[in-house]
Amino acid sequence: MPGFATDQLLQGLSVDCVIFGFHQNELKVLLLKLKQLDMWALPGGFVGVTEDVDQAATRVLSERTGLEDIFLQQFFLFGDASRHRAGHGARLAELGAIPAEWADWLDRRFVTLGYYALVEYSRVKAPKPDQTSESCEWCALNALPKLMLDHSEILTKAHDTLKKHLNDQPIGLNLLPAQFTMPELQALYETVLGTTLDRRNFQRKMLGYGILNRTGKRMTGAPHKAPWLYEFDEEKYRLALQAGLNTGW
Amino acid sequence: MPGFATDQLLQGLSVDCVIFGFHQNELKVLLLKLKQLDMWALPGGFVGVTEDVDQAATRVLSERTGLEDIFLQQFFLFGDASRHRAGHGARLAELGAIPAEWADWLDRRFVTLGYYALVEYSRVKAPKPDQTSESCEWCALNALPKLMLDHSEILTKAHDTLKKHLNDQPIGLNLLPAQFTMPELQALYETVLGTTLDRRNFQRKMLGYGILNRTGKRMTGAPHKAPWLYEFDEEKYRLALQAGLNTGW
DNA sequence: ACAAAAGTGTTATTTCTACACCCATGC
DNA sequence: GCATGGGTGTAGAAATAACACTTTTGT
Repeated sequence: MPGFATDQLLQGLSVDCVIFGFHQNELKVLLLKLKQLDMWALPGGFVGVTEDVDQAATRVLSERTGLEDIFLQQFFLFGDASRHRAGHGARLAELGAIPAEWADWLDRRFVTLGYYALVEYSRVKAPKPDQTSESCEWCALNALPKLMLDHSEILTKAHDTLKKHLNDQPIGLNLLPAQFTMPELQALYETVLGTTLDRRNFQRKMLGYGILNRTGKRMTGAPHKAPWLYEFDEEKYRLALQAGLNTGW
Repeated sequence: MPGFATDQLLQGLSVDCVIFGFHQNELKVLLLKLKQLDMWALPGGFVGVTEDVDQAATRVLSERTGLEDIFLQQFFLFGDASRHRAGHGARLAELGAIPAEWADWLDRRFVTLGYYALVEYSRVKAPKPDQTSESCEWCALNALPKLMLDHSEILTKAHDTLKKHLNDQPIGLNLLPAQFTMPELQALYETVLGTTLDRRNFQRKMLGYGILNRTGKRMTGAPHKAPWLYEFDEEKYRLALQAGLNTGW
C-alpha cells in the first residue's frame, strides 16, 4: 500500500469496492464500521501516483480480505460535485484516526470509482479493518446498516449491475467453493436476482452454457439423494465472461 | 465552460466523448484534428471544481455540436498509470495552442472517463474545434485516422459497449431523425452491429418492443413502395432504456 | 417407512428463423 | 412494364416454461 502520504496519491480520486460474498443463502457485503461513529462504509482507498486505478482496487480488496486473483470489475464513476466529505477528514482527525494534516486533503471534493468483487465467503477468514475503522464485517444485503455519504447508492448500483451482468455473464467462480452442487449454484442465482427459478430448467440452461464439469463426486450428508458436485471449467468460464452468454443480436 | 484556468479544474481527471452519428449508412464519430500535428483526438475536456462530471461531458458535447439534451452515457474509466500526456502539453505550448504555464499541468498523469453519445448527424451543422485543434469533423468508423494517446482504445471500447447495450437497450432516438422508416432503423442496427439482419424478423422484433408509433405517413420519392414513417414513443423508449428489453432471467 | 430433496424426462407453448408472395413507385 | 425494394404471412425449428415421476439418503 502506498500508505497515506498524500503527496504520493492522486488527488480527488478514490476507489470503493463492493465486495460480495455468498453464505447461508444470503448475499453479503463486506463493510467497515467507522471508529466511534454509528456508521459504516464500503472498503475504499486512494490511488498511488504510479499505480493503475485497477491496481488500487485490487490492493484494497487484498488488504481487507487477504485474497488475490479475484474477479473485480469497475462499474461506475460517481462524480457529482456534491460528493464531498465535508468535515469527514476533520472528524477523523479529531478521533485520532488520521494525522491532522490529512484532514484538509480528505475534505476536498472526491470522485470515486466503484468496483464490485465476487469472493468466496469462506476464504475470507478475518477481514481486516483499515485505520479509520474499528471492524470489518460481512453484512447481509437485506439488512444493511446506515452507510456513510452516498455509499448506499454505490452499493445499490453495484447490485443492479451484477443483476444485469447475470444476463450475459456467468457467475459463481470465486463466489462459490471450488466444487459445488447445482442446487447451490441455483440458490446463488436466486439470491442475487431475488426470485425463484425452476430447478430443472435452471440446470438445463446452466449446463447448456458448457462451462461446468461434473466431477463425478457427490455431496453426501443430507437426508436425501446426494447431488452431484460440479466445478467450473475455468478456461471456458473466462471465454464466456469475455464473449457473453446470450448473444442477443 | 469553466475555461482553462487550471486552478478551477479538477486535477488529473478528464472526460472524453465518443460522439456517434449515423449518415449514409455509415457510423461516424466526431473527431478533432490537432493543430499542426498529423493526429486526431476525441473531443474531451476537464471538470470544473464545482461541476458534476456528467455536466462536464454534457458541456463538451454541447461545445462541439451545439446540441443539448442528448443521450450521453459514461462507459469506462481509463485509469492506467501509463496514461499520461508526456510532452503533450509542452508541444501544445510550443505551437501556441495553450499558454506555457498550462503545459506542466497537462503533462501530469490523467485518468479519463469515457462517455459515448448518440446524436443525429444532420442536426450537427458545423462542429466547432476547440483551442488545441484546427478542425472538428465526422470520421467514418471504418476509416479512422491516427488517434492520439489511447484514444483508439477508448473509441473501440465505446463501440463495443454500444454493441453490447443493443442487447437490452433500444437505440435510434437522437441518432435518427424524429421520423424514420423501418429500413432506416434496420440499417442503423446493421451498421452498429456490423452484420445484416432479416428485414421481416427485424420489424417484428422491433415492433414487439412496443416503443414505436407508426405515424400514418409514408416516405415517398423512391422508385418502389413507400415505407411507413415511424417515430419513437419517447415515454416508452425511456422506460425501456431503464428497465431493459430482454429480461433474461 | 417416510420425508426431503435430487435426478431425469415429456409436453405445450412461445419465440426465432428462414423463407415467398404481393404491392407500390419512378424510370 | 419492369426493376427495386417495402408490406405482410406462414411453416419448421429451436428455445422456454410448466409439470411428474423416480431415486437416494438419514432418521
